[in-house]
Amino acid sequence: MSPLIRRARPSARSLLAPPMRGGSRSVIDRSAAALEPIWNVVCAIPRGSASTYGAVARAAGLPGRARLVGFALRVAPAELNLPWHRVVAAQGRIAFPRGSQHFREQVRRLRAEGVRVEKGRVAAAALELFGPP
DNA sequence: GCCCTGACCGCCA
DNA sequence: ATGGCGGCCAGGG
Repeated sequence: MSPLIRRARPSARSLLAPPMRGGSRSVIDRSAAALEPIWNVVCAIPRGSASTYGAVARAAGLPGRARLVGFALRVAPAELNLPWHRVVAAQGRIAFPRGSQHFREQVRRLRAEGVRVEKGRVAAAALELFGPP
């Protein structure tokens, strides 16, 4: 088991990695190999900037798999304290529905770090794309 | 195994 | 700007 996963709080581990009996394993155990590089890239997005699902996927060595990045963020143990708010959709668009709780929280956090958010988008200048495709 | 649903993306009408 | 579509591919029913 990797350090990242080992750090997860017991409650989260029981949720995502219930005791396996007879072969069935949790999401995390099964796909940690693909998820961890993603989590690491997300951790590397500097404060005051943001990146996109697609760019994170590329930087994690998984080009074309932006959806997997969304999945990785969704199942990430809260204990990892990932800066998930720094990940936005293409063109700097906030991926959550306008007005949703998640949407507001993401905007709040980004602004708290000095990122300008207008009309549900972060300025292109604030995007850290890890090098063009 | 099949089908639907995604914290997605780029292309095209 | 906006909506549809195919491509992507995990989970979950």
